[in-house]
Amino acid sequence: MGPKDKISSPSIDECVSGGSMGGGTPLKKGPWTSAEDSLLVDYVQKHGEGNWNAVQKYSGLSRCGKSCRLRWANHLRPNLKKGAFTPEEEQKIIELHSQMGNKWARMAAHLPGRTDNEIKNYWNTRIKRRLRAGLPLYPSDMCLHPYNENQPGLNASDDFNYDDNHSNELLHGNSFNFPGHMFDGMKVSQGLISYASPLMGFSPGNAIGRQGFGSQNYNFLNPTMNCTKQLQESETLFPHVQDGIASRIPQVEPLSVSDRIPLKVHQPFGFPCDSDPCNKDLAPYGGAVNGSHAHTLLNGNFSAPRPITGSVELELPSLQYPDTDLGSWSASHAPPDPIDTYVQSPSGTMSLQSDVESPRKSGLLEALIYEAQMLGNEKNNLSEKSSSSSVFTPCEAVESAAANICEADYELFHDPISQHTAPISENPFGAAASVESSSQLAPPDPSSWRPDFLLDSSWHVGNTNYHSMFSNTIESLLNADLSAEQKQSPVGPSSKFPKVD
DNA sequence: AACTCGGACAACCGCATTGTT
DNA sequence: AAACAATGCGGTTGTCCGAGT
Repeated sequence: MGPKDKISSPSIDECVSGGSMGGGTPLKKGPWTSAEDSLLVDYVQKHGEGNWNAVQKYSGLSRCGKSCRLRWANHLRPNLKKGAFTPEEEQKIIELHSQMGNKWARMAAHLPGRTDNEIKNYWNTRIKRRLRAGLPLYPSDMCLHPYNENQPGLNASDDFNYDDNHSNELLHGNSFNFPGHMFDGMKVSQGLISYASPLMGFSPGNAIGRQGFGSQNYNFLNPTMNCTKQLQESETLFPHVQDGIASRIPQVEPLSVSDRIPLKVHQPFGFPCDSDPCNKDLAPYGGAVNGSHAHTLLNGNFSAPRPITGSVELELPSLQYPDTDLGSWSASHAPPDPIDTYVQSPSGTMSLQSDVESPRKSGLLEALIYEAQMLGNEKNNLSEKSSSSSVFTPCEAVESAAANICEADYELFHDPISQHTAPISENPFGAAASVESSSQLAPPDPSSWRPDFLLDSSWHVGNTNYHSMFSNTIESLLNADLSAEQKQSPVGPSSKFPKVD
């Protein structure tokens, strides 16, 4: 570990400002040695935890207080569990993350002996693994944590706050529950954008998440986040869109709350319709943006739906969950395999790369664009060869795209590693089967169905670059899906899927 | 055997929050 | 109230190691 064994530069090390450089002793960085550990343990035994900046003074350690605290908290303090997470712990992490998002410290509080860093590392690794495999993150039977649409004081830091205040609010009415499997059919399509549920409004702002894949942590949206704030953020990223993005896009008639809450309707996509508590928050912005994917795409964090056991149920904030609650919930809802039995979930709603401010940050957006360009080229070639693609209706296009997604899902379901165990009825390619239930809702204007209605010319709003970018991307993807499907299946999307026994 | 890749892990960094003076 | 320090937190990076090729 030579390279990291270095002496920190006092000028850049924040620890310096913590006062540990008073004596002029350069602070060591990099891995800790056992000798240093001993010194730190001795210090804590003598002086207790805290006052970390005094460690250097009293123990002779050439480490900044911050580093000491971290070392102690993550490695030296007693009662730390070492070793791999148990399946139970993994399950709990998943559950907690579905409720809290990337609140590692809070999650750690629910996992005695585990550190936030451990959990974070585990999660990030898992995210990477699952995304690489195109798998969703959460079990299908998690649905959104209750959300209080009337929470007045949410602010930017209230990503998902379990403050007492909010706890109270959560306990009192206006808490929504979301139907399970509401994200069924959504697909983390190899890093491509997700397709909006046909019944869901899909605003440009939604499509432009805050972090998305830009972060290594794949910070998905937390649906409980104040949607106004989310919208504001997205609008911040798109200043030209500030004059009401929601009003500029085709609107889906908002369902009444009573209509929406218990609804679980599979879309032609296989997306169950969900209620979206964010809608009301978006009202000031010119209209409702329906659909879970609105909030899924809005900001960086992400939470999964939680199981619904009734049309509406009130739930405690996670910190008020007794472990037994979680455990029972887990036992009754979670698939046996904490990791590998996930079916489609909100994670499938891949937020479109959102690093508008620094599009180069992750490179994923570029990759997406590049792929889109390639697909576009391919599309052009294909369109020259086959004129039939031009007769596709928008709905067909969507359906086809969905079918393509589902096809990928089918592959995932047959992934010998993932070993999905979800019932077929929950699988994402219940698209055809879901037509029946989808008929319960009058289909909105097909133009609203189209995920690519982002291409609507009304959404220029001055930002032609991004409009063009997204338009090309989405269009290319959709058309590529069409083309691919046409090549593969002359008889229709659904026929592509082998029967699942 | 050499190489690549991905997972696991440790540690750092920067910012936010909280406490103290 | 303001400034500063201490602490906490989340994101990111770097390294090691084992598996696969």
